[in-house]
Amino acid sequence: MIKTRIAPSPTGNLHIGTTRTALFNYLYAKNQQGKFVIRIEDTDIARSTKESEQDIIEGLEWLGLIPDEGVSLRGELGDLGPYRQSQRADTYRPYLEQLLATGDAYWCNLTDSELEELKTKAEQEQRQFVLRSPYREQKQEPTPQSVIRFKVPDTKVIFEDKIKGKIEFDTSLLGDFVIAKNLDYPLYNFVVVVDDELMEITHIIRGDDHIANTPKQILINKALGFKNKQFAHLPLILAPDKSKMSKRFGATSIKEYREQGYLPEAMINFLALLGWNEGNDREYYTLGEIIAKFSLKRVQKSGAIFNIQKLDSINSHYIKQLSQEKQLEFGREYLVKNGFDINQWTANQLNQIIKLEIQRIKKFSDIGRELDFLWQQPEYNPEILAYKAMNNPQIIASLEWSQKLLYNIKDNDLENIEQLIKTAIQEDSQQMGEILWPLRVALSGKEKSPSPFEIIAILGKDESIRRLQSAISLISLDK
RNA sequence: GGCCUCGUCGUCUAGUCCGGUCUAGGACGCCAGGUUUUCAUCCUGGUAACACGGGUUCGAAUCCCGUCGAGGCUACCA
Repeated sequence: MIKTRIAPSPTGNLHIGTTRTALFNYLYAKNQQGKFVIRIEDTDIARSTKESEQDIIEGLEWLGLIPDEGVSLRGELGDLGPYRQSQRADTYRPYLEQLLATGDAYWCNLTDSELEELKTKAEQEQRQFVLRSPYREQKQEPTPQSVIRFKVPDTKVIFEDKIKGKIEFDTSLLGDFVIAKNLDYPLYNFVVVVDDELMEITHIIRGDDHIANTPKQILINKALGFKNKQFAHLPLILAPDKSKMSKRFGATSIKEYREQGYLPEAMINFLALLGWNEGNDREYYTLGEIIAKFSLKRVQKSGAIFNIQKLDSINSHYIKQLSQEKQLEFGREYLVKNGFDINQWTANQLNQIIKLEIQRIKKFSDIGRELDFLWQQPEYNPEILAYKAMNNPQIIASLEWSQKLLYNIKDNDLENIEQLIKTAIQEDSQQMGEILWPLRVALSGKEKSPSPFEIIAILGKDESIRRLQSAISLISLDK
């Protein structure tokens, strides 16, 4: 049974990079009919917070990345827990003692200044500094300052990365590293190995930035007599300047994207295609479809720049795919978030407004941005009322024509307003542009706006006529 | 500095393993045109890349060597 895991440390909101790693772990596990585990790596008590943990699991589940085991919104799942490292302190100690007993690890009493001395000496002798502590061969009583170091053997660590291929390290370049501050305070590289074994993780899929940790973990894993693990290192997601994604880039947390009205299906689709593809030109996939097609062999080796325009494009695609009920639900939610008082509109008007916006927004937080004219009588330069070379008398005639037409329609004709107006234009041998442009501008006060039909349907007959009247007065004054 | 990884349009990528079908394909962006009263949507077209230098070969984006470039790691963080 294949088992993968995502092991975030709760020191901030769910990051886009962590999310992508989680996604690929999830995809691989599900594709292989295996299990996906969420483990919280909160050994660094000073920096870990409960809020971050909550944000991380909420974000992951929002995207549909629901764990088979580990920390979830419904509590802990699975019987190999606890799945928070802070609650596993007792678990690690025996393994630490084991390594101490076999001599694969040792208490090191080197002080900071002694360590510095060794480094300086190496520098003076112009050789690469690799720590081989003088305490590595002695068994001794720990002092309060001593730490537990791993005794790195002289060997070559070779592993077959499922994405990058064969990777080789010479451990003579690797210093004896600290695996625990003391028996009760083990550190990352050590706890990861123990947890992965105990939780029966078979495949470790993580970011590129962990490649350098891999030989350390393989060494510990071997010293402990654990089963071999498979590794796969994902390329990093980069900011537009090819650096690591940071706050400088803009939104790096999933929460921010969620709040801006990006859809989970769009995020999943986008993130999956950032570094993976099926081998053809297909662009749109549901989570289930990606699972079915996923393979680590088709994961890219090089880093990918996070391109927000592509995300926007995918998101607008999914917004249009949404059921009408969902569109209305999100539309209402975000209109309120954007500060609009939606109670001033009837349900029907609201639906019209949202329908109108669905075609133009990239994300729901864009909704209503250009719709200020619906809420108030627009102020505008009357010159823009002219379609092409129309003069003022022509404009007034056009507006009056429209006004007269509106007077004569019934309220329940509003739904067919486009048809009604277009037919009237034809029957009366009017020009489309000469009627529609002034009409639209009179209603919206803008050179660019939705169609007059849509605006009339929202504003209603009376308000539309009123705005036409005010446009006529404006032109008359203009003379 | 050392170690590791990577290098196809501006960006995400197909093609690289098994050299010819690649005058390098798709998508996003951008530009132009069409539909439309305008904007948006939609449709059509265009723009633009094999990092560089050697070698192997009849033939190289694809194989080999080197150079250059980019990123990661180099903690008693994870």
